[in-house]
Amino acid sequence: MEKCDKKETIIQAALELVAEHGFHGAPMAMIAEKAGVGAGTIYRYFDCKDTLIMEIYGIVEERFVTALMEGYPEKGSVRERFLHMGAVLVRHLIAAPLELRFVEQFHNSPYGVAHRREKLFGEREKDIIRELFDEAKQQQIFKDLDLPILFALSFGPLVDVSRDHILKFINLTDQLIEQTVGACWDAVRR
Amino acid sequence: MEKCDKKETIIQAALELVAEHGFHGAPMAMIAEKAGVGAGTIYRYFDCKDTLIMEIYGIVEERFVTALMEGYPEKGSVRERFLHMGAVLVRHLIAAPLELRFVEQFHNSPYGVAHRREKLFGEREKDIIRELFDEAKQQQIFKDLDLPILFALSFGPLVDVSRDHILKFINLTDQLIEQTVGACWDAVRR
Amino acid sequence: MEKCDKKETIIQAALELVAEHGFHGAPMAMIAEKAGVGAGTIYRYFDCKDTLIMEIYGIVEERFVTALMEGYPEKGSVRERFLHMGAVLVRHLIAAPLELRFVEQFHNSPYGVAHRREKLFGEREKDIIRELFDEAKQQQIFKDLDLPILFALSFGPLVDVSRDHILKFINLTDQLIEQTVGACWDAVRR
Amino acid sequence: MEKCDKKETIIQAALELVAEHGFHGAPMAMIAEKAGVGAGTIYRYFDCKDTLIMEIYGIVEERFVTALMEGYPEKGSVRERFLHMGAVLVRHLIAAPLELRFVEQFHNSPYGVAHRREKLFGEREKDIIRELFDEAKQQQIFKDLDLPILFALSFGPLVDVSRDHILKFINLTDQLIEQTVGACWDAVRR
DNA sequence: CATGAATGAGATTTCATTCAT
DNA sequence: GATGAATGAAATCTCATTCAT
Repeated sequence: MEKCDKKETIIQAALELVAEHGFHGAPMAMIAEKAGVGAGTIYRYFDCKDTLIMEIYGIVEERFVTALMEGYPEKGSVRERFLHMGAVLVRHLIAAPLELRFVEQFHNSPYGVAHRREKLFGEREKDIIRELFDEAKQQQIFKDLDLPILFALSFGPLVDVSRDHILKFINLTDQLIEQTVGACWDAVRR
Repeated sequence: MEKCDKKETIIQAALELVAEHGFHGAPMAMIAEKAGVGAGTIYRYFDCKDTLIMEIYGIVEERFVTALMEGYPEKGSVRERFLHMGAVLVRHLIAAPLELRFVEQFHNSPYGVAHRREKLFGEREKDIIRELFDEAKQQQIFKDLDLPILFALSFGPLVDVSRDHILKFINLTDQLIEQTVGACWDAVRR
Repeated sequence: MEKCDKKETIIQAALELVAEHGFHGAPMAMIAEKAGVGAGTIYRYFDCKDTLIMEIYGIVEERFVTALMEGYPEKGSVRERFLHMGAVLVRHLIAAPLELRFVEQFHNSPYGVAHRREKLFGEREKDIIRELFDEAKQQQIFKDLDLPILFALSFGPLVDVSRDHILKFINLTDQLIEQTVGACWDAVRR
Repeated sequence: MEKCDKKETIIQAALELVAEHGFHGAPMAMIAEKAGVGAGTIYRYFDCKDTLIMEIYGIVEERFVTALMEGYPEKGSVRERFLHMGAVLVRHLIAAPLELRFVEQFHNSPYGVAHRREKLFGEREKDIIRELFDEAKQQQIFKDLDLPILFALSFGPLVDVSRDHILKFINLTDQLIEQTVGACWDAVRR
């Protein structure tokens, strides 16, 4: 097993355990066992548990962005791009229930807040979502609301319905997904 | 200090600590210290930590329902009632930031999910929100979507923006609140 | 309820709880509840838990001696008195299973040993059992063994079989009791 | 120090503390300190305190059986074997005072009773003692009494005198031991 | 590099005892 | 006298982290 593989294994084990049992239910020893490595080995790859969690979050987020980019209609209208992004988001969350659960755990931890703050106001390179929203505001397609509010209107419901689907409270079909994303569009569009 | 006061004090201390530092950051000893009581005293009022958390959730939920009812225009149109409820919700969440943070912690715990499941499908007396939504669906004012999806479109964003306000990512004025709730209305209405 | 009654009630409650659940399973609060008194009340009658236990032991022992004296054939032969005493002992232990269990708990506690030491060598007035055994040794009816050994041969088995009866490992009939006591007589007699 | 040594050390420390101060007087922290290990280390070897106690009991019992077998005259008469077994029993108990005290503590705990029940009625392979007693009953050498009663007559006194010796109430010489075991023989033989 | 036994601080919970009412 | 709420020391057990092998 190569070095990279070992790190991957640890991350996957931690992701699953945190998603399934929460932070409480994912002690380092259990992560190590599930990953099939020694407990001390984890510390060769991560400074401490917090670092491990943070890094997993980063990876999950990246996979997430990658997913969003697949088939992204860069030349399409704002509406086309919005609908595409929303549908892809829901499909990704549903396809990766562990990652959704993990992200929710993460957001309610102290560093979750810090991370969100940095994301909203930090000096990060503009990502594709920001670009779309900025453009939509500039062209007065979107309502004149702060970015966080527009984000909330767009993605808040999508995350919620994805979780409800995973928990089997509802059953999201493709049609239902489109209708829901359409409703979000109604919320933000002028 | 009276008996009732002491229980209240404990609840308040736990609420604050959980809201601020998460479940991890609220050990019983710290709750006791913050409440100014002995560690064992908590166990006169609550069987165990879980019970304490659950009871606090119940109280917070109740306060919440009470707040929603204040000035509720029972005779108003569906739209009027929806807008009122949304605005009141946001104002309440903003006015009780600790409770919002607490509820978010709670929802991502094992009993949080169980609680949500019971609420959606359980035989609880129909609450006022369900009534409003059922009526709106029946009259074909709302889109023809499952109840959980309509809930998500209505309240998901409101909770999100409230949190962003508390974290000072945005500053919600009365006007902004109304605009945001209006956007949610756009999302659910046919 | 009179003062004396209250003390009695406490003692009975403690006796039952200790017998049934051991010292571990008999906290003061539980004793108080079972006795129907306040937790603090116990301390009006007993200095501390140890004192309570000791006093109960004294009472049980006394009841026990009283039982031994019932129908005691003072004028009978050593053998007659021995057999009577043994049979009465077993019947008493069987009739008062709580007391037997209590005594066994007691004997394995630190003060149990101290108590036994004092009993064997202390300056206590000679009790009826000592008298019988001393007489039997003097008349060379018993084997020439130390008193503790003769005690062990006489009563050790009787306590054991009584416990086995209580635990339903065996079923002691009158005949069986007599046979067993007879066997103990065979052990000690010359 | 090797792995095996560490477990041994913990067992020895627990054995001594329980024997000396009872279950009450042997908290895990004290056991750890006496064993010279960290408090958490104990839990690498034993699931919980109960497991630790049970395992110690098993070890003590095994040593005990081993001791009984030393020099056992398999070809001897029932009487020879009985006398040998009794004497060896007493010598072993005296030589291992901690183990005797421990066993007595154990027997008066909830699992102690369960263990005894299983031993008397369970489907365990017949041990050497059962064999001897069954043979003696079949050949009508022993009185016609239930097995538990014969056990009580045989071993009850021996355990008692051993404890008295350890507590220095008496001083058991070889001759005294033989006489006492002889008295037990008188009790059970027809 | 990898391991996993060892650690000990810290978490939850219990309970003998006190003391204001 | 009687009460029982309050206490806090102490018990059991967990787990992030280290370090000798």
